[in-house]
Amino acid sequence: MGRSVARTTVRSGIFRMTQLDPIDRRILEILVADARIPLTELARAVGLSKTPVAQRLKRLEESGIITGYRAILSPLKLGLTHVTYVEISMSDTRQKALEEFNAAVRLIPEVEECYMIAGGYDYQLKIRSRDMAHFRQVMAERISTLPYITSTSSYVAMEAVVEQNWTAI
Amino acid sequence: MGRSVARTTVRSGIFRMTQLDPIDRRILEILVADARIPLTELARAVGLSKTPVAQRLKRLEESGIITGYRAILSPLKLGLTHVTYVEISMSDTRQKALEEFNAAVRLIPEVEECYMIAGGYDYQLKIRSRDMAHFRQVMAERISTLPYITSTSSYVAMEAVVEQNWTAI
DNA sequence: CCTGAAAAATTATTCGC
DNA sequence: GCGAATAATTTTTCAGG
Repeated sequence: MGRSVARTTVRSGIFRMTQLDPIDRRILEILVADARIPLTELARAVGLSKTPVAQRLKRLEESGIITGYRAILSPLKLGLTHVTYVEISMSDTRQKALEEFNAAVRLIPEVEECYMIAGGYDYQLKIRSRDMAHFRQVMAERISTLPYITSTSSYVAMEAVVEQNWTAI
Repeated sequence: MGRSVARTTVRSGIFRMTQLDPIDRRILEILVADARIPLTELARAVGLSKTPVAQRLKRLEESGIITGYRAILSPLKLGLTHVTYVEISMSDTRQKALEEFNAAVRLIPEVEECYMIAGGYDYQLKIRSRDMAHFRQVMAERISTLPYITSTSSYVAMEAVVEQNWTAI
């Protein structure tokens, strides 16, 4: 079969910051760029035979370094290019309130990212939507009704300069 | 073969916001959760035979909706859990300056995300690093030397509540 | 811990309906 | 779009260094 999707270019230089075995690191770099590469090709690319590469791969998966394999989609083609960051301040930052908030946030499909932040506000959400109208709807119906919110500030993204995607929680 | 990686759970409700054919949407949902599912299984999951599913898949790939397939890694296991958002203000926001800045940002592996923002500041960067020391090094050596910067503010993430990953530029 | 080749299993493609 | 037959690819195993 000739795979009809080009290998995604991934800026994987970050892996150099890691204390992995160099061959494991190379395996990860290749797999992050092309999750469907056959073992045969992968082995050739790292300069070993299939047996040790299969072992290494299995170890990387079972140790949880590789958490899965995903298709990567084009937001442009899906009509989901509108990105907004929402900063949220909380009225209650005790553990129970935060956990309640976290659980509620995780139910909103438009939330692509949510971090608790140290500093001026409490949470930062990245919202992906079709357009401004869709974003406003998400804000009105899902975000502003989250528990313990006191205020929000929204910042609309005008251009995506870098969007990297190889991490999982 | 028993694949030893569990299918990643992906909150793919966002695809409902899309005007795709329901079967194509289902195919995407499955592939975003498990890029390595065999055609046979995929066909069974969507309730069609292999032939039409192979055609649909090819169409989704060739139309650019699916841009690639990636392994997803654990930042925790890699020791890359330190996330910081950096807001940047620019001294020059003319097109040429912005393009120069964009090109320079794309060379920094620790930059996981970079958007041009409408509002109080000009860019927001998401930096992934090993720890605070590593982050400070990135700031000192890579970020603060970017062209046309006037000021930066950094916000450290204390907890990852949602990290979604299915998009590509 | 790695090699190389044989064997086994799985997966994709084709084609008539 | 279906299903079976065919073809191709891929993974696993194993003897040997």
